[in-house]
Amino acid sequence: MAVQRPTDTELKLLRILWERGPSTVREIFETLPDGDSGYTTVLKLMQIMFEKGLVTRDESNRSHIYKAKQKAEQTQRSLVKDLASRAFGGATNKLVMQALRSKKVSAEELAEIRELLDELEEK
Amino acid sequence: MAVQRPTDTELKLLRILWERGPSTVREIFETLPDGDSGYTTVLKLMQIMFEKGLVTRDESNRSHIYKAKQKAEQTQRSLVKDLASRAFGGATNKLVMQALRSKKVSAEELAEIRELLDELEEK
DNA sequence: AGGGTTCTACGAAACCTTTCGTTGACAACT
DNA sequence: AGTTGTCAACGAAAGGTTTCGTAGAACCCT
Repeated sequence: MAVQRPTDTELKLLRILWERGPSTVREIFETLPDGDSGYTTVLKLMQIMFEKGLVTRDESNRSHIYKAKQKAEQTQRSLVKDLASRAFGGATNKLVMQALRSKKVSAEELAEIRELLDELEEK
Repeated sequence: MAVQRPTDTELKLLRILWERGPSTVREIFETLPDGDSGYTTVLKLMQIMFEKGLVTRDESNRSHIYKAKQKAEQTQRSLVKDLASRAFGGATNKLVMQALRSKKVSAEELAEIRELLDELEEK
């Protein structure tokens, strides 16, 4: 079973794992905004994500400790690739340009992007 | 009822509308790769998209003519914005950088992006 | 040991998406 | 006029996601 696209809710939980590092269900639950999801809902979601292979877990303690299987960058890159193919017919540059137009990007950020462009151009 | 994110299948059909312009269900159906979806499935999807407000339709002929409500660029921009917020916490520049790293972009495309950066910087 | 707390696991409900079979209306053809 | 083909509409089924109640095991505190 290959790696797949996380659902919106799954992504929400993955982001917590990326930020916090390995965490128990309780910790994840408490990181969520109030009223977002009940405790057992979060638990169930983590179990499903475990079954799907989106996360691993350490069961040596009673409170299992969940860990994202992929680093943020890997998943983010897959998601971007996926959107590029679904919405832009694979034209990544089009996606980049829409992204740049979609929101104000600061001068520093623009500079950072330029640097990356330089780097890419060298190859 | 505000505009919302199209599902994967809906996006597939929207892309056909963007490319072909206003089309009947039959035309859309025939544009799809063989065996992708049956005719009635496409019809139902178009009806649902109409109810959701993703498309409009002209009912003056027996074969209704469907039209995308938003232009490709508008929807694409929403989708990019949405992904930026869901996967990158709103950091559009991070998204741009992952996109650039996710796939080889040609020299010409890089140049085009540079132009856009110049343009954005002026403001 | 007993009582309250916290954990996992399970299963069912509610909801959404995608699928397509069937029906009845309209059209086109003969 | 009758037959054949095409259309929209409807509804139900199948599959996936998200929700949470409930139950039972493990833990903690006195």
